[in-house]
Amino acid sequence: MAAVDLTTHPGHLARRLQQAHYLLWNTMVSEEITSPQFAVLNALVAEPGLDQRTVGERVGLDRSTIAELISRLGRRGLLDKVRDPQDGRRFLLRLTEEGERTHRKLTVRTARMNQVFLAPLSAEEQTRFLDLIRRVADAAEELRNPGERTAAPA
Amino acid sequence: MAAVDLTTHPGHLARRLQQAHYLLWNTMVSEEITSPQFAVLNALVAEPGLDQRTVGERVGLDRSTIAELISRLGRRGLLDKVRDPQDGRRFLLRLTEEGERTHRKLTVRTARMNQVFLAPLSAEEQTRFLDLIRRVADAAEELRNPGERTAAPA
DNA sequence: ATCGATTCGTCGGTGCACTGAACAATAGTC
DNA sequence: GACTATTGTTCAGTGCACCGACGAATCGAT
Repeated sequence: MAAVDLTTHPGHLARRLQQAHYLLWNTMVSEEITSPQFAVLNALVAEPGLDQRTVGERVGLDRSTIAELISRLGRRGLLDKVRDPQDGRRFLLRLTEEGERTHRKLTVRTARMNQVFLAPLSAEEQTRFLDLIRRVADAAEELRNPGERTAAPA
Repeated sequence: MAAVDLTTHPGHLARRLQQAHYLLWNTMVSEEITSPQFAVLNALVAEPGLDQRTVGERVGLDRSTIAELISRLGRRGLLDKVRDPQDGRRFLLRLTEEGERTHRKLTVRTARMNQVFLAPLSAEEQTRFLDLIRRVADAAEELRNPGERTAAPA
């Protein structure tokens, strides 16, 4: 008695959603490159030469996590890490040729996977779905870091 | 160029959503007990005496993950693990007094947290939101395990 | 120019999550 | 009753994700 119905708990559903996505990614996109790794590659395609901290901010990962992730990508030769001559604290990150090639390849597959993933919803529902997740995630993020911007320095 | 907008990728949003939830849980519910741990406690309140594998099925965790989680809960004295005399392969799991107390306490806090988490959405949107996540997650799960049931043995 | 505060990265520790392999107990078959 | 297959648990390995603490570099004040 007093047990709760977890299917009404957004947190539980969020975890299951992410798991489902993880599995689908593994089969349809890549077994080598994970979704967060792709996010980092993507951030560096958009803005080459970012430092680790900023990349983390762009994709939503903290310093520790991004550090490991970057070192993995570096080990696989997908990006280069150079000390900033202007500011010796940072490392400037830049994709290698292979990093860019990998990003291009995965971009295509990712698009296909997203279609499959969202297939159970109608086109309208898909738009709604993304909008709702975005709003909830953004709002919760706002609770922690009041007045932060993902882009646009204001 | 050729960079993708991650805010249109359900997988990326799912990860951010889960992170946001994780943080909120930590501040509003518990720093000791995590959301997956609560899910396990809840499953055992609903059905005392389950074995590990079945608990994992109920909450959506694989064997390895559930094993570690169970051992953590056991170490903290929240559940007991007894070999099944009928089938020496299984361990039967059952909450301790303290496990039940913890579950009761967290149930209240979890409900409050869910309200805060979903606050940016209207009541209608909240229902819709949960429904959409459920459908996507279930469908993706179905792709991996065709014809499984979360409850009801048919 | 030196002292103090901030900032970037790293390290150690905890926990979730998956895979694949090993192991033990049971169940089914002959 | 022995042999194989299946099932429940564990173990090793990889990766994501957080926190708190630390060292190194920079910036700001005086």
